[in-house]
Amino acid sequence: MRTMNGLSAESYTEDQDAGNLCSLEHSCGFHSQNCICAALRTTFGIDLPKGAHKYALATGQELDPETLPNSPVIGILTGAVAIVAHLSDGRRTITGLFLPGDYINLATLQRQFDGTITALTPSAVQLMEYPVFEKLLSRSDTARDHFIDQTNNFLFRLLDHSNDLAKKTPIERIAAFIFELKSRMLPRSGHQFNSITIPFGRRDIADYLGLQPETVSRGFTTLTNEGVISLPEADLVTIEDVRRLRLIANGGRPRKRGA
Amino acid sequence: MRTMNGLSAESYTEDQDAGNLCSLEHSCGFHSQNCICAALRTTFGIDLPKGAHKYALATGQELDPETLPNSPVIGILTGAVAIVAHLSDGRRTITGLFLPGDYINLATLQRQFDGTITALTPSAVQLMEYPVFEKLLSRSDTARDHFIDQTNNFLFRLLDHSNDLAKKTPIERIAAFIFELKSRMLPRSGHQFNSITIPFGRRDIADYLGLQPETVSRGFTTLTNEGVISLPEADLVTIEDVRRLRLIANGGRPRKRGA
DNA sequence: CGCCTCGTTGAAACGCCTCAAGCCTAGTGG
DNA sequence: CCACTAGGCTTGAGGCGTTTCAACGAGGCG
Repeated sequence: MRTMNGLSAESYTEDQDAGNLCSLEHSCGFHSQNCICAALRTTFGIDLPKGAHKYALATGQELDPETLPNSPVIGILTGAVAIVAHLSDGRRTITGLFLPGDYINLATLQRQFDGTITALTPSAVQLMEYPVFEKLLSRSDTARDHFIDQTNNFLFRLLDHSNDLAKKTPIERIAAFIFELKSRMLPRSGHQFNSITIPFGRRDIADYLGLQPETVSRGFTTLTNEGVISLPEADLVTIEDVRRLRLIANGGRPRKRGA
Repeated sequence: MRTMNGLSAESYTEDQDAGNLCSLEHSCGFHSQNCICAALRTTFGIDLPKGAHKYALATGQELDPETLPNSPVIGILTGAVAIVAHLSDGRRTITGLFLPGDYINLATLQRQFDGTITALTPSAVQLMEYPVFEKLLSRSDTARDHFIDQTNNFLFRLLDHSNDLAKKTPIERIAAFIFELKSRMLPRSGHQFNSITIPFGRRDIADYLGLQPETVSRGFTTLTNEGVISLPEADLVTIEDVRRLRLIANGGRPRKRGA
């Protein structure tokens, strides 16, 4: 079995992601139609070149960027992958949250980036070493456009997230987080249209929203007590009042009533 | 005089930015060698096509993205441009800070983005309507690579910024902000190597760091009292102890001494 | 059954925000 | 030239809220 960095390339099989995937004919796991995977196959044929492999990641498993070969581009196929940063005294932050269809482009980074790539849930990723990826971009216009668009959309999501972190109260952040998940996660079959499954725990939510786990918990109970959401399970959110939740997410719960 | 959105295209002249620019032969204002401007000229010749114009922005002047034509890509030439978001009760956030060499890509945004593009200082921008930009990317490999790299580097800077906003204390954020400016701003002639000019005021710093202006002011005075920096002017920071400032920026000043 | 992790709830404290006032510079008009 | 105003920066004092510390219950697993 081929291994790299303790990852087993063969451990990932297509049918593992049948549960939470879109129904595209190519089961690469990406949302959009013009995904890199499709271009990969049309460009290189069915047999992917060396330097392009799928890997399965267990929850908590890390990809140390320094040990990855040839500055790869990582495409998220299934699950949830985060860039986790640690401060000296133990503070933990999820600086980036990557869901299926997102890319982590480690190529041509002008500076070392601090943080580790960590799977928050069992995940599958597509690694493409930089030479392969560059060849792909130059050969396929659709792949290039798709990649630029996807990167740009992720960038603007980060801007929104900065807005959340900078000036929103904990409850507002949680409300915004619910909407973010709602828009980014594929709806799971068997779920109601206004139900969202949170794929990770309170601690990860807290580290993503810049809060403490206790504060996240309190926020959820507050929203529940007010009838805006309901929590059948700790990781299952049902939006009961979309309008009010939207208002809260957009700043409807300031810190003080103010003058 | 051609005008658009109240902007005057002719009001910008090359010599206006002679003071704070790199010494590249093409005075487009960008940092890197393989900039879009150079590719613009080699691709389209000296006469830029319609849909590619320079504009000068006064401090506080806004570019409403909805009124901009053809989903342009905006290249920052000089100054400092921000994406500013407002919450319903007046809270203001600078979600993105764009300095010379950065791009704001409004093309193919899948969602409306909330916020206005605002000049924090007198600035100059290069607008490229999307058709022009796409033609440029498909014709010039260097322009394409440069744009992807620049976007990706900006994305990772945003990740670092999220780390700042999420879990750092005010003083740590200010320290990190000083380093960010130091690395992103071109050194001004006549300044010492460890002096940084902050191109905007306390309020903008606060809205960028998710703080209140008073807290920013207090942070600067604390760092000054401890001898880590000195502040000859309110907008001129001199780093006196790089090592200690670096420690602080990386989490050396937790909220509590902890167990 | 014991152990560990996770989520929730409670109580207290520290810290940032809020409100307020004073100082300084810059711009304006007399 | 100076009085006057306006806006930005700084400093002070107090309150509210998130953090911190702590305990409890539920679920998973050896």
